[in-house]
Amino acid sequence: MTGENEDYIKERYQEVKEKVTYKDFLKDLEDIKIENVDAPFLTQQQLIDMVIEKYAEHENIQQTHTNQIQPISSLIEGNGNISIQGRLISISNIKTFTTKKGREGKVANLTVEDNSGKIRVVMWTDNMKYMNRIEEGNIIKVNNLEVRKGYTGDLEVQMKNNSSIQVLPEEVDPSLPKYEEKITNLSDITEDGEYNIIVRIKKISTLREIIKGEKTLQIITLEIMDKTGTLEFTLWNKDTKLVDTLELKEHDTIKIIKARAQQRYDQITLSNSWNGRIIKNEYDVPDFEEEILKIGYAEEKEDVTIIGTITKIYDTITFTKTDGNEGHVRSIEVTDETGSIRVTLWNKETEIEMRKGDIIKIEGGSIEFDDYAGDGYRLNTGWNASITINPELDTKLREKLELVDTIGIVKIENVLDLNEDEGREVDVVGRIITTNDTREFERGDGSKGQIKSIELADETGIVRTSLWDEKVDITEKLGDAIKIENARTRIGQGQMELSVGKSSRITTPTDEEIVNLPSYENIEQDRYNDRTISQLEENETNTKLRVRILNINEINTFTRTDGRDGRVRSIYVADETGEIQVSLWDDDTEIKFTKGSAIIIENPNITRQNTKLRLSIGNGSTIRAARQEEAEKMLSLTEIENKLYVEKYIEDIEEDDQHIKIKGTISEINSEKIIYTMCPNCNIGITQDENGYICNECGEKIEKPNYLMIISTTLQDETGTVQATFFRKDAEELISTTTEKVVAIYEQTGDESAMSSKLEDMIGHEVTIIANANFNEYDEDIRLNVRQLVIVV
DNA sequence: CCCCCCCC
Repeated sequence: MTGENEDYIKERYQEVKEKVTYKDFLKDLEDIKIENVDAPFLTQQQLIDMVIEKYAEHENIQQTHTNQIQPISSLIEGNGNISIQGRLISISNIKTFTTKKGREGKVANLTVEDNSGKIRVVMWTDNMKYMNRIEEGNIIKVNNLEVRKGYTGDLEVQMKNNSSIQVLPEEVDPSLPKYEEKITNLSDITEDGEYNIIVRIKKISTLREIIKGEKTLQIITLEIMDKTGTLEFTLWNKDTKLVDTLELKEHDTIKIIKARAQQRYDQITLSNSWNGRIIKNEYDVPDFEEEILKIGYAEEKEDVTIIGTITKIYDTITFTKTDGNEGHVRSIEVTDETGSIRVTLWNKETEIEMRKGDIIKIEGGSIEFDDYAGDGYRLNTGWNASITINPELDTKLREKLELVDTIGIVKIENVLDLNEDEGREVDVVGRIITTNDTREFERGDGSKGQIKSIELADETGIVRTSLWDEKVDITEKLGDAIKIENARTRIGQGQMELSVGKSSRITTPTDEEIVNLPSYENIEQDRYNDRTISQLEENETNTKLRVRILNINEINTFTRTDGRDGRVRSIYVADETGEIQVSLWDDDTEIKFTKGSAIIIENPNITRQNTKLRLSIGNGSTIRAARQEEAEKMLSLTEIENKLYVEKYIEDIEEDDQHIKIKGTISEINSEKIIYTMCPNCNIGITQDENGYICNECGEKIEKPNYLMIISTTLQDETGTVQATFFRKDAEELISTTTEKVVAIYEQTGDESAMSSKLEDMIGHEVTIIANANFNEYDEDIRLNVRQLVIVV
C-alpha cells in the first residue's frame, strides 16, 4: 500500500468514523477485495465506496460521487445519482397502466450489460422521450439512477424525472460484450427459451377473460407464421393493449425480440416477455391467403372463416357456468350472398359492439349441426376465434355483402297487418305511450314469471307490446323512443300484438331512426279527443280530460270473485263544466296527488251509474300529473269552484240542483242518533239484537261493524229553511271530532244522547256548504245532501 | 408508480 493510497483510505474513512473503527474498516476493505477477486476492473475508489455503503443508512443515500459510472456488479441497494454504461441488450414495449390515484402511467424496461454484469433499467412516463433514440446493440450511458430491489428480489436501476440516456460511439468501450440479434425460424423453436422471430400475423383472437381465484386474466392470442411454420403468440393482461397501441392487424409483419417459448400440452407456445419487444414493420415474410367459407356451403368443420352481414342480433343471455361463475351467450345471424347461419358468441364476445347491417368477419369458428338453428348449422366461436366488425374488404366482396337484404325497421301499421302470419320476427322503433304495472304469474312448471304491457307508437299506428321476465325492467319511461329487435308478432284480442322475450333486444334507436317519429305530445293529441267533463258520453273511448282534484276518498279493500284482494279509491275531479267521480284500482290507488292537483286522464272507461257518468281507470287508461305547461293552461281550483258552485238562496233551490252553494244558519239539529252501523262487506245498515250484529244482506255475523256518522240539520237564511244532511267527513268537520271518538264515547257511557249538548251548541252557527238537492217523496219537500262543508262560523 | 407465473 503506497502512502498516497493510505492517505486516500484515511480520508474516506472520515465518512464513517462514527460507525466503525479504522481497523475494522481496513478489514472490511480486504474482505471486499477478496469477494471481488474475479472483478479486477474495480478501482480502489469503487471498492472503498462499497465498504462505506455497508455503513451508510438506507435513507442517507450516498451521493458524494454524483453520476460516476459504476460497474453494474458493484451496485448496492440504496445507491443514488449513479450512472451506468454498457451495451443495451433489450428494450421492452411501452406498457401503460393506471396508478392507484387513477393517473395514466407508462413503464418500460431496458437491459444493460457491462463487463461486470447486466441489470434491468426501469423507465417511467417522463423517460419515454429517450425511447426513439435507442436501439438494441447501442452502447448507452444512463445517468441519475437509483438502485433498488425489484419485484423478484434482484437489483434494478430506476430512472428518475431528471435521468437521461446518452447513446455513445462504439469506440468508447470496444471491450463490451457484442449484441447479436439472431432470428430463429418458427420451425426451429423446439425448446423453452427466448427467441427473436420475424413473422406475419394470421389471426388476432378476441380478448378473453379467465377468472382465476381473485384475479381476472386477460388473453389475446395471435396466430403467427413465417416461411417455416405457424405458432401461437400470447399476450397477457396489460400486454393485450399492445394490439391497439401498436395497431396490430391481420397480415401485418412484426419482429418479436425475446419471444418466450414454453412447452405446454405437447405444444410450443410463445408469449410476450417482460423485456422483449414487438416491432411492427415491413418484413419479408410470405403472405397467406385466407379461405373464406361461403355460408351456403356450411358443413361440420373446424377452424373456418366467414364474412357476412349481420342480419339478426338476439339479446345476451346470462347463465351460471359449472364453475359457479357467470357466463354470457348471444346469438346472431350472419348472411352472405349464399345463405345465412346462426352464430353463437360467448362471454367477452357478447360485448362487442355491433349493429344489424354491419359486416362481420369471424375466423377460427367451428361449424356444428344444431337442431335448433333454422338452417341446421350453427357456427360456434371457439376459445380463440377472432371477430372483426366492418373489416377492410376488397371492393368486390363488399359490394356483394352490401346487397344482402337486412330486414330493417318495420312500421307499426305493418306489424298490425292481420294479413301477415303471426310469429314473425320484426324490428320496430316507437315511442312508449302507455305503460302498465308489472304482473307476476306462475308457469306450468311452478317457476315465477313477470309480464308488463306497454303500447308503442310510431307515425303509422299503435301496437300493444308485452315484455316478459327480465325485459320488464326496461329503464325507458313513458314518452321515450325505443328500438326492439326480434320482437315476435302474435294475435291477441283480435289484434296483432308484439311479444318481447329472452332473445328480443331492446336498444336506444339512433337519431336517424327516429327522424320521423312524432313527439309524445303529438301522438297523444292524435290519439285522444280532448273533452270537458260535460261533453263526455257513456262508453266513449280515447277521451282526454284536463281536470283538478276536488276530493280524495280513502282506499277500500274488497275481495274479487276469484279470491284475490282488491283495492279501490274514489276521487272527484272537476273542470269548469262539471265534476265527476273517478275510480282507481289496486296500485293506482297509491296516488301522490292532493286536492287541487292538475291531472290528465286519458282513455278512462266511461260508465253510467243511475243518472250520472263515472270514470274508471282501467288497463289502457292513464292518469298522471299534468306537466307544468299543461297545468298553466288550466283554471285554478278556486276559479273552477266559483264557476261550478252557483250560490243560491234557500227559496230558489230546485229539486235537480247539483253542487249549489248555500249559506245559512243552523236552526235545528238532530241531537239523538248520529252513528249508524254498517256491514263491512255490503255497506248496508245493520242493527244489533241479542245475538250481536247480523247482516240481512250477506247473512254474516259481524264482529265489528263499520260506523257511519250522519247529522241532520235545518238551515235558515232570509228566504226560508231547508233540511241539510252531513255525512262522514263533513259531519266530522261540522262538530270538530271524529267518528271514532264519538263511537268511543257511546261505548263508554252506553248513552246514545251523550253527544246531545255538543250538537245543540251548533245551533246558531252559520255554515257555507256545497250540496246536491233531491226531492224527498215521503215528506214531499226538497232536501240537501252536503257534498262539502266550506266554512263554519 | 410496472410485476416477468397464469388458459383451453
